[in-house]
Amino acid sequence: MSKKMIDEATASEPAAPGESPFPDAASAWQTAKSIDLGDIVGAEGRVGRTKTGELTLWVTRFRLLSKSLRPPPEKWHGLTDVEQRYRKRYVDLLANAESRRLFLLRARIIDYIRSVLRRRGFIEVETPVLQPIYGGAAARPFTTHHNTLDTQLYLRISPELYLKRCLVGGLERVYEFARCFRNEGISPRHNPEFTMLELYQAYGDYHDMMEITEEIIGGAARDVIGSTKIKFGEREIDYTTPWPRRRYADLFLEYVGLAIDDVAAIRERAAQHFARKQITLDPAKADDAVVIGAMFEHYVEHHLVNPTFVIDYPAPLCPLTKRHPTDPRFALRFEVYMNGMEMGNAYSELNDPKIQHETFSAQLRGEDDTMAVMDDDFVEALEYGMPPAGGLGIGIDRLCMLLTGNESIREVLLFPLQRQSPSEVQESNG
RNA sequence: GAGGGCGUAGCUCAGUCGGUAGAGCAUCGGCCUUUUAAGCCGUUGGUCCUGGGUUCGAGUCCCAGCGCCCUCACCA
Repeated sequence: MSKKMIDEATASEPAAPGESPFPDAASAWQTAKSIDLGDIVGAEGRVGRTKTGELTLWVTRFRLLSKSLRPPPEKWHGLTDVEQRYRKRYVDLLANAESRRLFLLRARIIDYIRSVLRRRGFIEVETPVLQPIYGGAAARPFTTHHNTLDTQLYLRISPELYLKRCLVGGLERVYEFARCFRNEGISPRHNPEFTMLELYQAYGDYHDMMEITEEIIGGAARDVIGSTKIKFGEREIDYTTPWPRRRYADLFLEYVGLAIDDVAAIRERAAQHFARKQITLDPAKADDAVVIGAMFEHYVEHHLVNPTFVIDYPAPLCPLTKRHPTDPRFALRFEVYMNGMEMGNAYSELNDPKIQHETFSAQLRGEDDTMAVMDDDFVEALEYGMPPAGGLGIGIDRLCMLLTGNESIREVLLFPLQRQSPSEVQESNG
């Protein structure tokens, strides 16, 4: 009955058996027998050993603190049904020590990141989740409505444009663990709501962001998980820093086999390959950069298993990024990939209001969603003068997946979104 | 959204060729009196995901729906 307490009790000096709070043995056992598995009890007594040598608690005072009305899952197998583990996470946590350990690790990873940023002089801020204009990423938003203001609002797809407003205001090193919402498909790597760390450093650039990325992720592997080599599925990923910096165009040439400026050949190749796959993009109707981006995603990304910085993206794909000073076809942006998955995204931030106004106005053909939704107030903010800055975003859920070896994002979310079960539908309609 | 797999007791799972719904653990009742999931004996427990169909007869076969998982697409 009190196994849990005994497990967690700190062993002290052994006590002699035989001390009892109960008038007689019969009433003691009667009380003990009324306790069910799952009840929470408080007990005091001496830690000791039984005659067979097992650690035990010789109880002198005993009280029922909470009654369990439902039987817990079987002790040996625990709760293994995936759907039940997600829907009834409290039962999963109760029954499976591994599940509790995982969320403890997640908390430690986040603590670790905060400690890195605190050491570097960043302050944590909170910016709006409800936004009148959504931006900072290319995704479909959730739409909602405020009754009193009678206005349409969006759940943020990114905190970027607000964090940069903080830079304008002189908060020179800011970060936010931003819950973001994207009205897109659900997959083992995508949940409609997810947590993104975004940070901005005035007078920094994307090279500084690479250093911070290495410190955050490489350091979390080393200090929280305890190793810079971590298994993920069949693979082992090596987080030892520094990580390679590879130019986008070079990787494109290496894995697609075509020079990035050979647009005619790329379009021909894209037409062949996308026709056979179930890809919605029609290369004939898309801008060059969109076709190149799609080819990169399908032919390069999955090769990037160990942490790799992909640097210098085609400029049209980067409406919020500074152009390369010597070659304006490219932007000072990197994405960091691990296990073929995008884990982070960073720029030397565009701070020229005129260029920002232009990139907001330019609509790329072939993209379902655009990063470039005109935000006049943001442009006005830039007109006050935003310091040159490096900005970085890291997908916290995905980072937790990789560091803890979980292949589904739902495993690292306490309460992943599930469709309403039939009983829930009945209740909410009734 | 498309394709594939799965759904049986509170939990973990069997269920043959279509022929009375099963086990272990949990519950409950005894016995025992200190266990590293599980002491012994006994007992209870079912919308076989839902709804149709085929059949003398469906957990099993067929159709539709719901939910979960995987792959693909949008996306990070």
